[in-house]
Amino acid sequence: MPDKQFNALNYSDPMVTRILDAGEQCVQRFGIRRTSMGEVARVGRLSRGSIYRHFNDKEALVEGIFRRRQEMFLNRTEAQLLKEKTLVDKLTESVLAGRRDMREGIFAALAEIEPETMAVMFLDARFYQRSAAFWPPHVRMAQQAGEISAAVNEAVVTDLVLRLAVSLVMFPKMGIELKTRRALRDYLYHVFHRELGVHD
Amino acid sequence: MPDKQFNALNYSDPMVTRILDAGEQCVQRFGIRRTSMGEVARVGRLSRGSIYRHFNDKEALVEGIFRRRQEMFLNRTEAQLLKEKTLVDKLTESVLAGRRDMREGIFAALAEIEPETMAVMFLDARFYQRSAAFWPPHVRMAQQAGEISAAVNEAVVTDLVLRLAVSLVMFPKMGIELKTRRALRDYLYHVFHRELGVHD
DNA sequence: AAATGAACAAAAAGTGATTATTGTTTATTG
DNA sequence: CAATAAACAATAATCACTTTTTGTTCATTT
Repeated sequence: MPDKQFNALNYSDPMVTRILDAGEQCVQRFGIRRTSMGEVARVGRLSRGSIYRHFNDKEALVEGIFRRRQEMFLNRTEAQLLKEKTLVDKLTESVLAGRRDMREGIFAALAEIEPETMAVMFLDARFYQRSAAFWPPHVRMAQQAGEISAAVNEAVVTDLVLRLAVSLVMFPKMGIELKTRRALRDYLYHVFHRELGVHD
Repeated sequence: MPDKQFNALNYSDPMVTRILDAGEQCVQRFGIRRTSMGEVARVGRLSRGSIYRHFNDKEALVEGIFRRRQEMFLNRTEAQLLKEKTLVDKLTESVLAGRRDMREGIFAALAEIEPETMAVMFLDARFYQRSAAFWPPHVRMAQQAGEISAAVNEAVVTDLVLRLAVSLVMFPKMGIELKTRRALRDYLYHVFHRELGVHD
């Protein structure tokens, strides 16, 4: 069997994308539980054996489907963020984009069909850690632009941004209601640009 | 039937606490699914009818069990926080206490037996909103003590504190590893007491 | 080389009859 | 009164059984 390294998805291989396309279509329509490898093969007009050549098992296929979705989300968001000038604006738009993704497509469908599956996935830190590499460049840019203090620890800001993004997508309301773009931006501006505590 | 107002748990009624005690014992041992009202009655040495007098249905009983646990947690934490001087220290200890609660008792047991149930519960914003009333007094204290700027919006700080608490309990590692008390405190100090962004 | 299709045992999911549990009611007890 | 115990239909869980699916192998095809 070909030595597959951990989770390396080769999107340039047309067979891989065909499998992922078919798989995503099935999962979105019927949910993970009700999707069989045979069904995926049938929808993708390929053999069951081919799927198993590229994905060790059903779990790997499902993970591949979500991994690709997430990467597509990050790429799409990355493009959108180029238009935003400040870190606060970038974070605002990311949260709005994240919420949009949760309302439509495969996430919304699964949340309706198999809420437990979605819940377990969203509580898995690995799901978010994949996007940990996304923010540091933007944090650095903000520091170079003088928006974020250059003295502050980049890793800390990155972690904070990631935590806020996740929290704000999952919970539009926690202490206060942060549903509109306006409320969201004001909140984030407050957190990043108002002196919260007294300095040393 | 007695006019039960929404979710008002009367802990001074010994029958209520007996039901909750028995219920919690059962849920911790067997999980929610495998716990029957008859079993709770047997463990608590009372009649099934008595349970239904105090709780509309099984769901209400389960919610009551977790509500009481949460209130006990908040009371216990509140007492502990009186010893802490700063908001950062309070938040640090709250997170550590929260993580402890997740590792032992009914939460740890359920996470093992019925992870989907736990996941769904933890993704319900209502679960956290109950503790929204917990933080404002501490935020105000910190403002009066000069730790947090008096100019800053109290509701925003409360929301931020709540989001950070939830996020840090759920995900000890997101961007960076925040597992030790030391790392946690340094991180929170950074967030609250280092100038993140440039002010207006 | 990679994809296919068929074959296979082991595991998982579906099925339908049986049993247990739920939520409600009612008469009885302390 | 509040708690109890028994009775009840409706719902949900369980069990033994059948069918499907999984993951693997291998000879054949493209």
